[in-house]
Amino acid sequence: MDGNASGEDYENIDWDTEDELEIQNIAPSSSLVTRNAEVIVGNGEASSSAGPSNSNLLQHFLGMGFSEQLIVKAIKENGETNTESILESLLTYAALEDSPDELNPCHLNSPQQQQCVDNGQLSSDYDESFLDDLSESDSWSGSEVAEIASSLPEHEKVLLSLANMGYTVEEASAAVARCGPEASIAELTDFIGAAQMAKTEDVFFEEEKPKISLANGGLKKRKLYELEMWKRKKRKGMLNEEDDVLRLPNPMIGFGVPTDAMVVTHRTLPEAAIGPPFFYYENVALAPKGVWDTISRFLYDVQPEFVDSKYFCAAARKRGYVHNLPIHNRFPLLPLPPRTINDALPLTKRWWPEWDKRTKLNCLQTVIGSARLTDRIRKALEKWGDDPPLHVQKYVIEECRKWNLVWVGKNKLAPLEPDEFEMLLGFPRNHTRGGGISRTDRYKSLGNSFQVDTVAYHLSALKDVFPNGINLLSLFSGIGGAEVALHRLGIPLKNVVSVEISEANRDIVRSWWEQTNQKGNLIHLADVQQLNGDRLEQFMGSFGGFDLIVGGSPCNNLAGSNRVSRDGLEGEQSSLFYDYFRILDLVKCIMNKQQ
DNA sequence: AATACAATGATGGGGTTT
DNA sequence: AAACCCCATCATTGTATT
Repeated sequence: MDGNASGEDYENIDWDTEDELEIQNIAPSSSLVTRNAEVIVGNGEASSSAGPSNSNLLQHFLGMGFSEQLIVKAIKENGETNTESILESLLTYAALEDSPDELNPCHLNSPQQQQCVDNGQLSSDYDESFLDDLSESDSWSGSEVAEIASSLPEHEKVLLSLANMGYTVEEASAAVARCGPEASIAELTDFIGAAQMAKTEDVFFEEEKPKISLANGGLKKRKLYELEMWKRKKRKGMLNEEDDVLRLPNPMIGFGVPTDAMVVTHRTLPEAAIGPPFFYYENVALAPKGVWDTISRFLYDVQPEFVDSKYFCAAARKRGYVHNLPIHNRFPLLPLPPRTINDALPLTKRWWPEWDKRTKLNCLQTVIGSARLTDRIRKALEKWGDDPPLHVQKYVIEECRKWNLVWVGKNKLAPLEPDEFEMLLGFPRNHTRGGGISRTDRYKSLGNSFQVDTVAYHLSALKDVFPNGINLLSLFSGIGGAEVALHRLGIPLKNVVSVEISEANRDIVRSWWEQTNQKGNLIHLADVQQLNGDRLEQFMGSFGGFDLIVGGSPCNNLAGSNRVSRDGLEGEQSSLFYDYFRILDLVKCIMNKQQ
């Protein structure tokens, strides 16, 4: 396995854990069904013969825009009592069965944007809020939520509830205005549903606003998030120990890493997930609870592959990858990059004190440690000789880990340089240098990027499949981690449609494209939200479909370092995930049609 | 020299898992 | 309890433009 001599690499590896089983061959999307297996059997008969006794329930889901047929099916499967499971099933049906040919290029987290063949409407991920709303007002009387909710005026509570169900504040406000302030949630959703079905939104709502913009409501996002947290807790308590939430594997090696025997060589993908096209989605592994469940549910119930790039290079990078790629015949890029700090940054060895036991760097982020910090540390160390006392050592090590500092002189620590970022992440030297990009922007772009060796290892399975090269749709391309990975794998890039909002990043990729003498075509677009079915069909018509769709959507609102707006998947930037899904689903449909 | 804007520097918490 | 984290904001400094 690990050919490297330094034994410290194994420190965190728990070889005989059983966790690794969790991410693998578990039958996909079984949780919804198996969890309520007994309910299905028990209630199925009664429901099918007599229909739902609770017509209120039916009405309610109708009001949300789901078709009667689907609702009955969902109630059959889940029983009448478990409204949450019903909604979950409805969402799943909608996500899997919709023909989204004519989905608008806007966010799917708002039911307004859903156009389904059967009039079904997707709601957002906020299934738990629905339960609260059905069980009416006393759900607000919990002592915990009281502090949060009590600070809100009554009408804002209602707006918040609706927002949590995926409606925009505009929709919610319009509904309240029409139905009156005393209207129940059910009435309001009925109104909105009717408005949507009539497709006369514009009469009621000025213009489609894809995001749940709480600015208008005067609510702080912070409160929304706290409320979410509380509800999740509450749900856990109510349904006692739901263990269908994804858990992170340990060790985080996915289906295997080059230095390790492949733990799994085969998996069964859900039917709906199978290509063409192949797809590859990436985001941070340590997202708020429930985020990966949602991502997985949207991406055809494919279980994420969680991998830490510390098994590929000298820096940690814990990421989840949802993809439908083959997982046999993987191979790494050569030469294998250095996998310890020592090997990656040999000049630091001379100054590395024996009491700093680190062999791997932590995750390379978008910002670096300050000069003042390293100055403080130097002064603290200079007071002592070669052997500082334990409490000083502890302080220094703590700051080193927090800021990824390395030793560059006696008592002298420093953050990594941008070119060291490039090297550790597997990019060619000076990939992000020059051409008008600032130093801080380099850090930002690199910190947001793929680790090339890791991604290349996963994509390597495609080399045999596409010996003549591929057509690539690259969303949220950034500095082109996927493109670089494919190029280094020797997979020719025929046509690349690359969507990236940052001009600086587009410049970097274009410059790389020219410097590496690419033979194919590079088409750059700026905004995923502008990429609609017409554009896609145009591209796909000209070169015959995409072979691979890669993308890592923004993690701003998921990342742990964000202390201000860690709002989850519905956050301002991170909700662009739904555009990844939208575009992927569009491409799938178009390709099916063309066959 | 005054101004506008871009780049940099410093600071600050908490959710989650082990 | 400890460790970790593709960060946002604002004050300050640097640079270009008038």
